[in-house]
Amino acid sequence: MPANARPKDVKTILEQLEREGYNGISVDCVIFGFDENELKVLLIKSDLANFEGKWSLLGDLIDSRETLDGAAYRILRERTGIEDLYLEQVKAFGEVDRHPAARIITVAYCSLVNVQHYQPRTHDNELHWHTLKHITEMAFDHKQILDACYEWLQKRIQEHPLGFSLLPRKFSLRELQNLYEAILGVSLDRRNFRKKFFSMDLLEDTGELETNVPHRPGKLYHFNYEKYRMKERKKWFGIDF
Amino acid sequence: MPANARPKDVKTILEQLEREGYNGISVDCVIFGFDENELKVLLIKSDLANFEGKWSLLGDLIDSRETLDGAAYRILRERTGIEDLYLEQVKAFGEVDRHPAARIITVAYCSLVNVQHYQPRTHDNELHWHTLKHITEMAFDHKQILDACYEWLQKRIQEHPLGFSLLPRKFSLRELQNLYEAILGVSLDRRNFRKKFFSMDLLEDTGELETNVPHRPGKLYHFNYEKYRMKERKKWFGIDF
DNA sequence: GCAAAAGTGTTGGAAATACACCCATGT
DNA sequence: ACATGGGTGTATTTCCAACACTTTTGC
Repeated sequence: MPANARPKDVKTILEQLEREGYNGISVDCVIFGFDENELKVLLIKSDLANFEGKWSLLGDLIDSRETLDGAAYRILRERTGIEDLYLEQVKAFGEVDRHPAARIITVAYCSLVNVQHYQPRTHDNELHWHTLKHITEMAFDHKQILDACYEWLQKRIQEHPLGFSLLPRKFSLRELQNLYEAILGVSLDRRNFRKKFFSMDLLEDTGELETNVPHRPGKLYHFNYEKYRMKERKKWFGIDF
Repeated sequence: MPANARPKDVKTILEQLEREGYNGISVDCVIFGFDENELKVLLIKSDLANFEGKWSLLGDLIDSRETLDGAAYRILRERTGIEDLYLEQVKAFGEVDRHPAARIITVAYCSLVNVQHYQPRTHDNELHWHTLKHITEMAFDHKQILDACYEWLQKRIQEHPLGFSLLPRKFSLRELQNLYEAILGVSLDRRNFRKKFFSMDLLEDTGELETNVPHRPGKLYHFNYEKYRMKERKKWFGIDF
């Protein structure tokens, strides 16, 4: 066993931080929305000279007195005013040169919002909903972070009921299916899709119908989170790779 | 939109780091092993006065010139000498008071090693393989980190072929099943288990047999990672929660 | 020859897939 | 009346779960 195996004591830690320099830590939020049957991401124009004109995720350095989750919520609140949303940590990114200002490690969070709840002014060219599949280049390593969060979302949405955060509280099954098709990039059989969701027994018929559609209006449902929590039995067991 | 919505420029970032203090960043490794049909974790005795006698994960502050992944590999190398292992990032932990010395955020990594490759001396009371289910209390928030990594492992092992890293290169199906049973905490039907693995067509018969067993010896297999990579077709699509 | 684990197939039920027609509404 | 998407059922296939006996080896 090498010599330096034991954990460091407080003094050693502080000395090392003093000597070798601290690292900066930031949180970056990938904010997904769903509109016009497309998956969108909320991006902000970068100020940094290195990335002039490029778009970046919403992020900020964390304060020493807030938790990581706390910082993520703060960023969303400060920049969009949105309070009620789904938010989850995805991954930390720590390439040495990922930020031009300093060595800054970032923790990526994924959040899902209903675009109705936050619409930047149309003339606001700093903060904007971008169609995911049109995004090619971004500031920093943000494209890489975005890709990781998108993959995370694709997987996650098949195993947990996140998708509803992207829809209005009342939605038609068509809207729900469009959402899944947009996120997964596949097309699904309508009858089997309905069967699947109805068999879960988590959608509640609101008794209302779509309005202003040029065809037979669909029923509107809402997702019963309460019932879901009750049911959240582990679904052991299935090795499959 | 609030006033401070735009991303900060380099100068502002450096000023903020200067003014509010940097944060420390560490990496902690949860090193799982498998021995005597039990899942084990490699822990080290904590030096810190606050946690005297408690056990902790293997971790260290990261250096400003290494990546997160790099730091994780370094820690494993420095403390155990193990080079060849499975390692993956699990989650960042950022409670404000999680470390008594300073505000230190940590990124947890999960790694899987074959215990044959690293056996601390029996009289070494600083570094030790602990049976997972006997661990109750730990230093820092390490119990919480360990729990998160264990849950991650349970899920991950059902979807990806990690388990083999915990076994000798050549193993019997019984060993493999014991491993899954230990990690998942369930007991499995032997015939279905075999069928499952053989149908994946990723195990190769080495032609060898177990030795020194007081019963009919089983065949030894090894896992063909190469074949797995080839096959790694996406298995779309299954909404299920 | 006995103890102990290896090895092996079949069957029934559940879930996933594929697929086509009638219905309600707006224009 | 017609265009558009809403709503529904069935047959087929695939996957999973349950289950018992014979074989090989060490002692």
